[in-house]
Amino acid sequence: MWRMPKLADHEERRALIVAALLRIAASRGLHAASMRTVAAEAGVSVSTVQYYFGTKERLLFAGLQHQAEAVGRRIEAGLAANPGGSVRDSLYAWLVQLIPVDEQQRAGYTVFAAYHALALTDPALAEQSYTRGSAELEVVLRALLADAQQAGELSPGRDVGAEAGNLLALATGLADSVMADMRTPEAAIALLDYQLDQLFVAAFSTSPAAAGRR
Amino acid sequence: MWRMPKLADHEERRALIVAALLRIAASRGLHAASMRTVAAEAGVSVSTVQYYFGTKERLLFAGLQHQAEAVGRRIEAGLAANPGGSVRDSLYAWLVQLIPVDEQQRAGYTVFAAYHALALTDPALAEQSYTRGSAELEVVLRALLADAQQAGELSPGRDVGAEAGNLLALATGLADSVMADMRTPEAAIALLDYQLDQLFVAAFSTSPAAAGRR
DNA sequence: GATCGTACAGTACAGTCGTACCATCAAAGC
DNA sequence: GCTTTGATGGTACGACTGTACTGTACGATC
Repeated sequence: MWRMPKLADHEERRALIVAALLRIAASRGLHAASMRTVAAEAGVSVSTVQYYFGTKERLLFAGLQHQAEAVGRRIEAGLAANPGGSVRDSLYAWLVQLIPVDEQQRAGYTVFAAYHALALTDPALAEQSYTRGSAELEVVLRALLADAQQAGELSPGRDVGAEAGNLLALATGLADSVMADMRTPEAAIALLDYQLDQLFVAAFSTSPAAAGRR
Repeated sequence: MWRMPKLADHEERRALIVAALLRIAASRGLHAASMRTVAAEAGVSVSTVQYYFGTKERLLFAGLQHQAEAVGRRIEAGLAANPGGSVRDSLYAWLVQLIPVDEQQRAGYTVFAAYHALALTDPALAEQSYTRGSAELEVVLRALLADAQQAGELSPGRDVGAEAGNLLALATGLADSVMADMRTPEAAIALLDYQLDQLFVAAFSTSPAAAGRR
């Protein structure tokens, strides 16, 4: 079996179409994303979308995967941007990535909410969804908190497992409130900061960056 | 202008149809709720649905209103069921209502998530949605916490405004995690309880009920 | 008892949906 | 140069969508 003639970059074409799908889902809703509207948005024909994804279900699936990977990359970038800081700063950098601060992140969250709602009644989509991703996040969070506790940075009497779960749930809930225009992203981040203050002892002296944030 | 001949109870007929809509939305998704499927589920003709709601948009709107009122009643009932308890117990009774513990509450949350996702791209729906409702919840929460602080029940150095916002966001996030099957309702409630323990001083002695819960 | 408006059922229509099918054009391999 | 195959456009089909329209029982009013 020899090499297939490579006339088009499949990866690139698929990315082009998925990007069009996500643009439509973010602006007009996932229900407005039909084969025809996605094809038009991507500037290709419906047949091309069919060619690269076969069925609409697989297209939607690819869109969800793309979205999940984007969120994962964002979290990693947030962590990497703050390599030498304290545990508290790492946590802060982490959790802040979950709050939608600009229009792009809002768009991502909109798409995510649509998939989330869909997954609640579609078993096939629920399998994939973000359940596993969020569970992994919590494990990493717990490890970070355990480190901090061993270093004596945490307030006394704290359960790292419970705190990890609550921090993640808090960030999720705050992100929701920002999406619902209940508060500004800045207000949500301030609340996150406040909660971390309660969790860490002597938070005001950990780093100049943390102090400047308040 | 005299009385209209009242052959059918409009309120009852509308409730019948809305209930059918919500059943479909909870089991098969809001996207599966068409004029025809709703009519069939309600056991009436499409014309009847048209007669009582005119357009599908108004039907969906009525469904959202019904859902919002149901949540409001649930919260009120949770508060009323615990009249003589401490502030902490009231808070607990309050927030626990936001966690979906049975299949009915799960169904309600599923419908809510679908509307929530829809509202993010539909300005007309966003107007209504739960933004205002949640904001009201937060105001009541803050008042409760302010009472507790004046009575010296809160841990020192707490900002009641921030705590109110964070408690509501935490409950929302925990509810989400339960819906995503990340944890059981009982685990979510335990986390809520843990957070209240951190917030209130000497939580172990406030009431036998609070102690028994742990 | 004639009339009128309510409360439905049935149906028709224009549009959109996902998908299957066919044609075509260009590039790769012989 | 011919054949093969990847990549794409165009189109057609059956199902479904929301809604408008028509018909028609039945209870209330006169």
